Amino acid sequence: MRTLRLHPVEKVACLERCSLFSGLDATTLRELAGVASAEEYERGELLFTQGEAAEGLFIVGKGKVKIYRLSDDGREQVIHVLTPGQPCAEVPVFEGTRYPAHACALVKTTVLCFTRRTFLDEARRKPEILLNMLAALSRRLRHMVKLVDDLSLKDVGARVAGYLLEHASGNCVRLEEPKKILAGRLGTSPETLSRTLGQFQADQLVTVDGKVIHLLDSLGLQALADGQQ
Amino acid sequence: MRTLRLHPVEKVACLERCSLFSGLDATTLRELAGVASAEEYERGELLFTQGEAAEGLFIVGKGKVKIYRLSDDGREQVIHVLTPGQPCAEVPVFEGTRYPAHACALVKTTVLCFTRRTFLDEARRKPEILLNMLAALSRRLRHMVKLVDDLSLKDVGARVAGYLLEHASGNCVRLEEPKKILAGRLGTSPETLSRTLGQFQADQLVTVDGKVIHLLDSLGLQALADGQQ
DNA sequence: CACAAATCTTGATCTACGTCAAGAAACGGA
DNA sequence: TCCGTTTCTTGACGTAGATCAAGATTTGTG
Repeated sequence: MRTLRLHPVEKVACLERCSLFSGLDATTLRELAGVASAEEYERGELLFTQGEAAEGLFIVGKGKVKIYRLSDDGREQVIHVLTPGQPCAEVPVFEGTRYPAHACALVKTTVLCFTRRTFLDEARRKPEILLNMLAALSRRLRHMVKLVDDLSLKDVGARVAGYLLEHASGNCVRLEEPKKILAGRLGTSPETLSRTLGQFQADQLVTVDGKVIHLLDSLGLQALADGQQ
Repeated sequence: MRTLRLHPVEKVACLERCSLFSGLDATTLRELAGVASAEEYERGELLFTQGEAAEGLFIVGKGKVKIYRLSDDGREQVIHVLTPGQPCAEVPVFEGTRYPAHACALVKTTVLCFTRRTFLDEARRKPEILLNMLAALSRRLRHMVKLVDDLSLKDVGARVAGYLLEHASGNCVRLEEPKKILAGRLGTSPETLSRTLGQFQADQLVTVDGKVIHLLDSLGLQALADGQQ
């Protein structure tokens, strides 16, 4: 591991990608960036090991980090592979407990690192920061809770309609990501997404023109999104 | 609305049911209960209205609260119905913004109420409390993220196997909730859950005896949970 | 203990949607 | 402009699992 001298702007950019900090204003992000240290790990290098006291919370900036446990029989069980923007070890660091697993860089990786101490100090100095973090997490949790019950109770049509309404500006949506990715986000396949949009068009609910979708009948879409087929 | 004199133990019991505070130790819960005020609302009474500065964060103790918005054309859109244990308005309170919707008691309801001020004070006085709340939320968020991709990528068998492994003590699971509820939690129907357990039994993976399930082949279950049918 | 109510199991049916495969469009570089 | 690559659409097909319905089993109650 070596410590990097990273430009504050780069650090802020890294923080912004992480849901823990989403919604914080620019000033606050700069302050947080100021107290984070940037570190670089070589491929195969360990960030921390299971059982060690959890001192550092990491945000992946570039590269990939594998989180894994070693079972009694020596088999390695991969729990997660972290990509840029994802935080790592928040729970044990916030709790002040030990790391529950090992973390290892899969490729050359840069991360930002905060200590528990840092957050305790920030909380005393400027409590709004932690409240904002709580707000960000609560917001995201809400989102996920909604997504979970959408996935189990609603059909693809309802989810697509919901997505369109949620992302409409005026009555027009620009898809920034390829449909393959969008399909994944909605918990379906590209083919089904394509068919669903085709159906919407046939039903005069929208017009589709490449990546631009115009909403013709928002009320109809809303009815679909709410579940009355 | 009237303020209640509630026994601390009752307040603590109410906090414990809320995911925001899950994982906090008894002492901390008692401290938080100490700074929360208990309030009772009559059926139809408003807890807060859209646009009002968000002063209070509420935890539903008994009853039901409807969260809704009034659209321009006067139609009322229900966003959510809160039941005991659920928090309400965390995001705007933590952010220090305004309530984004109305909240109205559907029946006679008791709630615990915290102010933004309370949390700011706690943060200065004992920053660990907010860190623990952050940990609780992070933990729950992890859970939901996992659930979301389980729901879209894994079949019911894998989810049931995962659930059993996760809740096993020794190699035995006691189901505390009726299967109907459990099925919902796993994103499936009671019938399918029943059939799945039946299949597991036929495959010598478990034995089912009423609410008690014994795991015979944890490795087999693990393989299923990991997705290799 | 009997009777009602709820919960659980099992079978039969139906459908939404994932998957495979093959064209059609759009994109991007030389 | 042409050609390779990726993205998108459309069709045909199979299947996991929801739903409906009818017993079986457990649970609670007077």
